[in-house]
Amino acid sequence: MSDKPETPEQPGTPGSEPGTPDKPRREQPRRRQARGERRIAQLLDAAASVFCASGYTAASTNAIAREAGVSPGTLYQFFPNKEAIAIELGGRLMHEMRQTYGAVFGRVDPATPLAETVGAAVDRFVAFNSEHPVFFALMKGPDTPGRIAEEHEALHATMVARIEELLSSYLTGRPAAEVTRTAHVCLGIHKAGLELALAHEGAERDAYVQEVKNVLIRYLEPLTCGHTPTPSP
Amino acid sequence: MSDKPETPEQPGTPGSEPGTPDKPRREQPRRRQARGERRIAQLLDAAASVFCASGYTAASTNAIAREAGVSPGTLYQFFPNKEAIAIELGGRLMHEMRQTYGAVFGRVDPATPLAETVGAAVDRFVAFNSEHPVFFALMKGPDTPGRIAEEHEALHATMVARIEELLSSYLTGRPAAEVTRTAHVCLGIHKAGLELALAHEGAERDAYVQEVKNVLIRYLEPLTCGHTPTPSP
DNA sequence: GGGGAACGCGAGCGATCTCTCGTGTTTGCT
DNA sequence: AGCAAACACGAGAGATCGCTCGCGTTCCCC
Repeated sequence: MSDKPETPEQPGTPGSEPGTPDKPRREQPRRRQARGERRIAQLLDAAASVFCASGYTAASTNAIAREAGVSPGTLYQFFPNKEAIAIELGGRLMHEMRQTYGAVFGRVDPATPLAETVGAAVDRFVAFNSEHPVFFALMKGPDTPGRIAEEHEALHATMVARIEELLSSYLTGRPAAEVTRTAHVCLGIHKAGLELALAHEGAERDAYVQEVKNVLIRYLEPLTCGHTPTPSP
Repeated sequence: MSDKPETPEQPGTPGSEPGTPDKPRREQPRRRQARGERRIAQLLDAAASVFCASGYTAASTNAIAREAGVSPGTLYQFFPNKEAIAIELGGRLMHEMRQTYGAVFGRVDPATPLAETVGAAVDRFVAFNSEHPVFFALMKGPDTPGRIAEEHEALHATMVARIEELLSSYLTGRPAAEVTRTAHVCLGIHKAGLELALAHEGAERDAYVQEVKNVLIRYLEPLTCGHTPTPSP
């Protein structure tokens, strides 16, 4: 727990390279076949399922391999260790989320009412997490040792930055520290609301989603300096 | 992971009881000495420290014993298993929190402004968790297998009930389901805000606490049916 | 002061988990 | 066809963790 043995990074044998040093192939001397790519996707799916059910730490690599219908040895032909599975999975989720959120966070028309912007963001957030439950499972985990924590931090920082950017359209003339703080609060509300929404189904889930929107709108509206006056109900 | 061996509950030797069967000593044939009580407190302190640093699952009983300065065998003289440590620790925290919160949730004067009630509740919540970081560590954990999850559920339900009770003074005439939902949302905001507040120190922490209060007040105020009209600032 | 119970120790058992290794099979390329 | 590399397997090495056991020490009580 205190210290770890060094992880051997280079699988190549330092003594008899092939006679063609044309490409210094950084870290991927392995050329995957189509079968390999399929296995990787299969293993990632299985990992998502197992992580979702047990969390990262409690999930065993053997269980992931079993879920994928392959042997433990096969799993380690595509991933150097358990952490790499979560890293790769997180990376793919991040990529997909960036696409999903691009339309919301990318550019916000200043004329758009705050309520509409918030509503759209919450809806996308809920939809994405509803479709990829692993994402929340990996985010919520207080376990996640090693580099996963860094990935978590990076994602968190990215989202805060996006929210800040979005808020800056509405919170003009506020000090940067306050905007950052507001963004953190919004993200916290987002996450808490998501947990509540995902814990229910159907109409009840929709009701919670609506509540989260209400919380965010009522929290942010007084901060907007007359940008979009509250429409009388 | 699938099944556990039976846990021997009675350490007594079944064959030569003392000649005084006056009390059927349910489960505590062990009469603790003052030294033992001290050790228990010591071990609980150490467990709190280790749980706080690593979470429940990652914390090893050997590490707890080492932190307490005793041997693993000694630890198991006072706790039947690792789970019991967390249970006992949680129980003591619950007891202390019940005392801390009694003054806030016990009875709310209907004349008290909502802002004041919310502010007091948040302040107490933050103060308690700031003083006992283990509490949050055990609450947040998605690990916590076995009976700890039940304890978690029980605590959660208790807090929701308290908040419901408190809200009922302000949200008159609302359907019960809506009040319950509102209570859940309030607790979620509470927890999310606590996480943010505890992640910072000094003035920044105070600022986050104030933000949480703002979120809750602005969320709840429109729901109060003219009970306490919003004072013009 | 003597006896029994509570306390204390630490090596180690059994279970589990991550990851490796030797071997056999499939695939792509020439 | 033939060869090298990628793929697949599964037993098990190595490490860790929860927990036990036998034995010695300290304390309470009579």
